[in-house]
Amino acid sequence: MALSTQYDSKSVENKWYNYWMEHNFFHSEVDPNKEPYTIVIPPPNVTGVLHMGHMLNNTIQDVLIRRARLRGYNACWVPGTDHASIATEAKVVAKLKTQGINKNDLTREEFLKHAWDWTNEYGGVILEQLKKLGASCDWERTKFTLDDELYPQVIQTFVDLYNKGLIYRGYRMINWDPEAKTTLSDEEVIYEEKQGKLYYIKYPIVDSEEFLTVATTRPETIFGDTAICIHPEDTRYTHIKGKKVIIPVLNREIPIIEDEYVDMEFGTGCLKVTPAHDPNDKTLGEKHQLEVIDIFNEDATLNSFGLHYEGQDRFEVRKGFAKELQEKGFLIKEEVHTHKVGTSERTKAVIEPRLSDQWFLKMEDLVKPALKAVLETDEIVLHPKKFENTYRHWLENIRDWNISRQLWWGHQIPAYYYGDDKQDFVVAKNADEALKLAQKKSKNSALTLADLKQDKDALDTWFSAWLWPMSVFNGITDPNNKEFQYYYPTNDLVTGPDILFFWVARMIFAGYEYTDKKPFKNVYLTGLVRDKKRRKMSKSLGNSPDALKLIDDYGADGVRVGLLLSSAAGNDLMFDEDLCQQGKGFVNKIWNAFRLIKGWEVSESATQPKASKLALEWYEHRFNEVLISVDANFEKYRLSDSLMSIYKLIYDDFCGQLLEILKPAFGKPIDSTSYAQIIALLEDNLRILHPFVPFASEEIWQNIQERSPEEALIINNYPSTKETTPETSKILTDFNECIQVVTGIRRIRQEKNIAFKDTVSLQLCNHTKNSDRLYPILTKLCNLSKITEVAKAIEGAPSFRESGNEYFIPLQGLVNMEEELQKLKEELTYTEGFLKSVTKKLSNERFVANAPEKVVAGERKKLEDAETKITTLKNSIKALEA
RNA sequence: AAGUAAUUAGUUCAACGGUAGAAUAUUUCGUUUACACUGAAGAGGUUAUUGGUUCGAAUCCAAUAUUACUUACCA
Repeated sequence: MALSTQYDSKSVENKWYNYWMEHNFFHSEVDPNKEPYTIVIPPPNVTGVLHMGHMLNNTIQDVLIRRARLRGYNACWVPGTDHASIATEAKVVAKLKTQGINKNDLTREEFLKHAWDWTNEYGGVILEQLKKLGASCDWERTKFTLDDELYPQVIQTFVDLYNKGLIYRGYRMINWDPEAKTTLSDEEVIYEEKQGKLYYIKYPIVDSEEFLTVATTRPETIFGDTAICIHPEDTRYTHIKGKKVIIPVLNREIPIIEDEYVDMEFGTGCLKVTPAHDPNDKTLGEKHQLEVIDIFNEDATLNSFGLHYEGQDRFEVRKGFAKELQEKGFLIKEEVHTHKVGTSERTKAVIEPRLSDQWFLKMEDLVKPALKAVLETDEIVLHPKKFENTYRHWLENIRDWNISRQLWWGHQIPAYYYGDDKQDFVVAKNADEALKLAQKKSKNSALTLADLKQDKDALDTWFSAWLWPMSVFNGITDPNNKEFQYYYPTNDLVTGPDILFFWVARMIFAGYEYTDKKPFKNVYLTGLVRDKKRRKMSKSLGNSPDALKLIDDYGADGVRVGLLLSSAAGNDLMFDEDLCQQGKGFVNKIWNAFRLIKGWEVSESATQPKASKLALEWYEHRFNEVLISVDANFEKYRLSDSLMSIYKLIYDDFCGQLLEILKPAFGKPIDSTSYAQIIALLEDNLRILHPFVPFASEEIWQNIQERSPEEALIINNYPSTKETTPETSKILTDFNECIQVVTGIRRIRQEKNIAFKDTVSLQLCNHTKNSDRLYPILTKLCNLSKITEVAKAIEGAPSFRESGNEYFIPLQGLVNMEEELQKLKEELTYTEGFLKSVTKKLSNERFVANAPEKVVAGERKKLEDAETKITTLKNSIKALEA
């Protein structure tokens, strides 16, 4: 059957993916005789869909895992999804709303039922999409952060850390998301520059005609004011120290306090203090023992402290109250003011700082081994290293982690309350254990299960994700199990730098806390995928191409190559579909190279041409040379460079040179020796290409000859490098010279407009070496009638020099002499200029004295060459003019 | 506001202090024998700007500009 001139990714990709799955090639089992190579996937949100970031990230992981598999490691890539509590819960709430169901009307159990229904319907779609990309995950190991195996491990971690005294319950100022009605960790708050207003408000001073003016961006919080603060050294306000002011409209008296915290330069130098709604005001309030008045409901509407604004949203109140103040003469002016406003990462709602009882994890001690491992001992290496600084900065300034969320979709906090006092609670793995503890703690043996109330809150999603490399192997609940002992620590973690703190750093804490071991050796931080305008690709901007459509258009292999060609670790990727086009073109090129070889008729009797033998020998060494650099780049996680070397090896060396030399004359067969060798070399190409281009490489591999499943490329082996010797590098330089000469001849042919069908002859002057290697290849590639060696230069004939030899192509009057003369003169001028600059350099005594000998020798050589060239050019000009 | 990095061909990126290179796009000329995704060849650059160190700077130092990220936060 004739093979198509176009590689057809669509028909090929599913076929081989199914084949690999059928034969269980992705699956890994504990095998003490093999070294493990483990990667755990950064679990995508269970309800998510594949976007460009996932594609990049998972392509990199697949390249690493496939290469490890070929190199004989027991490669294990563990896939899974994350329950993403806040994101998923928000989606479920929104969906219920469209059905007219309000979350607040449901019980926890009813709501969770809806959430599970949703998860079962949409969950795992993204994993199916990863299959399209070619991801060779061990799907039998697929995990979900909320499933029965992982849930108890999260709970046990909480209990353990509580018992160690690292988890505590505290009344603190936290980040409140009024839309999701939950707290958020500091990392989940995104500060955005927003334009607001600065309102200047008059506060009348008690027993005085005077008033203070306070500048605020949040007039609606005035209901919670409990003081006005001035700087103790502010001379503008010396005379009113110790007095009180009246809050406008509310007519409540509050004290004027002094604190150095106040910035005299900002606004009027007077700060209104609202301890319930600002972290700094809270600190001030504690210091000066101020009353704390919480004026907001959960959804950031005003509560009864808001008087006639009760029930209105904070932003409406801001407008309405400003208007009222103005009407009553208390508002002096409004200024436009840009400032940063904290918003929820998930819901985008403006964060309301709020005081509440929450669970916290102490970070101070957990952080220490994580700092050491990355910054001192290099037990864990970040690629690229530049992220170490950000990592250090964050860890050194870390605050306690708020781990409770007022959500239902997640791991319910295993704290059980049994009494009315805040301290009447115990922490335990389950209710039965909790009961025993509670009876003991309360000294009341009459307590029953019915008296226990479990904490309603769920844990932060990252509190389960940070255990991921351990929990997927049951390492928390059963640390001695064989799998955990074998696969952990894992090798590589591939993820975006945006979750360096959310996730990567925390996994490192957890790893050391639980196992005294690092969770992984290398962290490969990909760049963000951006569009041509350098904007981050995101759903809201609508600038992210449809991942599956890309695969459809360019093939998974094409997209993989496109993504990897230009994405060094840590560098953002400016995505352009042209890259995928290039990837697709590359795959097609290999396909056609295969088609060419496959189409050759093989003859047992034909003898191997000298040129073929030389070229095959050369390619073997060239391949080895490239493989050495590919391996070195992999060591440094420079995947793009690895791929580019392979790209050029196949495009230029294999297709451009080797196949052109081997190609038999039209209608003639190829000798069987060359054929066997070219097939072997093609197979080696496919082996190193497979991690990047899994589908097409397997397709070609299987088309070369019939293979049993055990012979599939995916589980074949990786070529090993050979040592280079002076002999091998001589072969490489000699061939390189051939190519230079070929290029020289072609250039002259083109410059002189000599049609390809016309043969030319070649004359070599001062010939010293190499005819054995040179002549067969020149004859094959350059359509030469004859090659002659001459002792003396042929004046006037076009020429070039290569490795000490001079090459001439006599043209027998086919050339326009005047144009020729012009060109030669231009070249002479240029070379003389070049000579001048080199001479200048060499006459600089300080250069000759200080520069290394090698460099000076190089310059001398240049000088010499330029002088020779000038002589030759002058002679040629003379000959033409004559 | 501070910290970190980046700034090189139209574009995406390379380049131990020693003549700035690839890939791609573009241009020209080819192709009856794998490759509407083929072959060959040219063109392209004051390496963001200004100083400094050095015999010599894209590279090291300082400042400036722009961009991105991270952290912090001003009422």
